[in-house]
Amino acid sequence: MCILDMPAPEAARALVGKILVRRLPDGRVIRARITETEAYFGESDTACHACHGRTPRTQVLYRPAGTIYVYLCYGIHWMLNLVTGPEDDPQAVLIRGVEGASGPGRVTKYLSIDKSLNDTPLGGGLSLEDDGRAPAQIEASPRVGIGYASPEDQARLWRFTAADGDLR
DNA sequence: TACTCGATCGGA
DNA sequence: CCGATCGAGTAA
Repeated sequence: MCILDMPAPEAARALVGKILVRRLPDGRVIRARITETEAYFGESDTACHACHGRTPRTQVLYRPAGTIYVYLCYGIHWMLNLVTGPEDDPQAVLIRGVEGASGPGRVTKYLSIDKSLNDTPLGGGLSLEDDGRAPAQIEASPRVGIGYASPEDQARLWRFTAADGDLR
């Protein structure tokens, strides 16, 4: 799981092109290549949920790399994140898109992910796979939907995007 | 206990 | 452009 041992911005870039493997309780398996991610980088990042420290909700972010963080947004959409970096250092990568589903809310709908995976480790119902292929081009841009963050944090290029099927 | 707002999406 | 929909966080 060394890919998640990196600082979130590096892990977010490295995760684009990797494959999420979802194993449903009924035995079905869904595979989806990641096309878009965002990094949330510790308590000093005013866009990160952990910017106000440990709370019952954010404690998951303080767990070891490879822990799954799922939360409900706008009362409707589940957001899937993978915790990165050292334990007790709250960093995570938001999965914003996979091939076949563009947008964080659509990703979790596509993969049947809800809060039941929150605070569990990768390797069970959800795991990562690397088939050795990588996107030919990855674009970095500002993160979306974080108008509450400081101007400096809003400007960071911590969103990483690849086009569907752009592989070498 | 009241109130506010959100790492979004789909429809008007 | 607006409404959906609900839990975390904050204030009281």
